Amino acid sequence: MPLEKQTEEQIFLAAQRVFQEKGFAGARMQEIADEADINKSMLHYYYRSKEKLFLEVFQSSVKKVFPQLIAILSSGDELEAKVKKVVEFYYNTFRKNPYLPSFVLHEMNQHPKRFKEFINSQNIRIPKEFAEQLETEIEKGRIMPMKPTHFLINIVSLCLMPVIARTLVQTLFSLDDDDFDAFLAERKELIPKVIFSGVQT
Amino acid sequence: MPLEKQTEEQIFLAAQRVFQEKGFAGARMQEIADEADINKSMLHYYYRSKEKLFLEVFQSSVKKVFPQLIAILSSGDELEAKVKKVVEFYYNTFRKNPYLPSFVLHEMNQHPKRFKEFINSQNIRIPKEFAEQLETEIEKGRIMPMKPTHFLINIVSLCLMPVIARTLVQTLFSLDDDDFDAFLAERKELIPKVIFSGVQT
DNA sequence: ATTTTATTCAACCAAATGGTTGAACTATAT
DNA sequence: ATATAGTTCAACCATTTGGTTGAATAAAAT
Repeated sequence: MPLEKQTEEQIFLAAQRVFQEKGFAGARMQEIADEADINKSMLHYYYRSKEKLFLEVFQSSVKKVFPQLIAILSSGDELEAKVKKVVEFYYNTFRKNPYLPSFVLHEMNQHPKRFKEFINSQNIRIPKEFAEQLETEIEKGRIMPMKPTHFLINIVSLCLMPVIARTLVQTLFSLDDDDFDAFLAERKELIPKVIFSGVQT
Repeated sequence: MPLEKQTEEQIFLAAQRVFQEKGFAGARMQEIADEADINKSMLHYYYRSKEKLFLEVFQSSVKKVFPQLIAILSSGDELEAKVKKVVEFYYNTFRKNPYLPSFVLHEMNQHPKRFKEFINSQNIRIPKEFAEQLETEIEKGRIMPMKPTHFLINIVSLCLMPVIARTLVQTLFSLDDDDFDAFLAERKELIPKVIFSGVQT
């Protein structure tokens, strides 16, 4: 087993934990080194600077979320199946990485241009079949008329917000960690129903 | 006109801008001083430390959002009117303070305990009449059955998420600033409809 | 008018922080 | 075995950053 890869990955995982929790500005190279259980200068040996290490973590975080979302939207599934898969995917991903969405959103807002360039470089785009599929469902009366942008943002909002605002939700509703897990699980069932609750007549 | 108040407020407003945009860790006392157009030591003269200045800004930001939300939920209005008022309130507030929600969520997650204590000290609680009101609407079949917690989180999610994820929305959907404003305005009409779109039969 | 208090700021300080260096050590190739 | 390349780390460095000081100035109180 190659030792160097082990160390490099150890560093990367530690950096991921620290950056995702504290953000770029709040993270300390020393803390990452401690978390990785190595000397601080190793960070610079494998990743030349804080900036570079951060970028790898950030871009990997973005790649964990968007390509999968696009893949689901691009598949041949029915719209309802897609929505269910998106909800399921977010639920699974963020139960394991609770800081991920908050982290990406925060850092994205710190450097919008950099983010835009990265997204474009990765060819991340909403598939246009998705819009057509939605149009069909609207005609069938299963969804109230709205632009695809709104439809997508609605789904993502309902999934992400509780995770991002976890502290708030737990505070306002007096939920301990188990309660919160249950709360998220309930939403997994609820969100598709809200999205497909039919039109108002 | 008292000069001291002017300077103090100047500092506070500058701190608000810088902290809301960069967060506590990313904010620099020098930048706040520059933004307030005063010497750096004035910051410490009026607010003893970065921490103290930050706390004032953070707590004031929280107070800008929650009491008003609670007030709307506690009023004697119909449920639908309440929802419309919440949507309207968020729309107006965050059009003027686009970094506010992101800021509060980020810092809240950095210090959950501190946040909980503050919320409790402010007696911020979801009024219980709200739950009863929702129960009535569910019985009338205007809303699908769900716990009040989910109902509230749904509304807040649909309102806040686009603001928090502004960069993402603009990137994915190629919206310039005017397009984005229009997008938010559309949501002001859309969100109450989505919330009250009736039950699936 | 004079003392006292509040306000402002340039210069300074100590600690934290990202980053470097050079020597020691290990593994691999020849 | 020896040379080469890769890996590790303690000690060090330069800069940034939050914070202090003391003197100057303005305002208020006596």
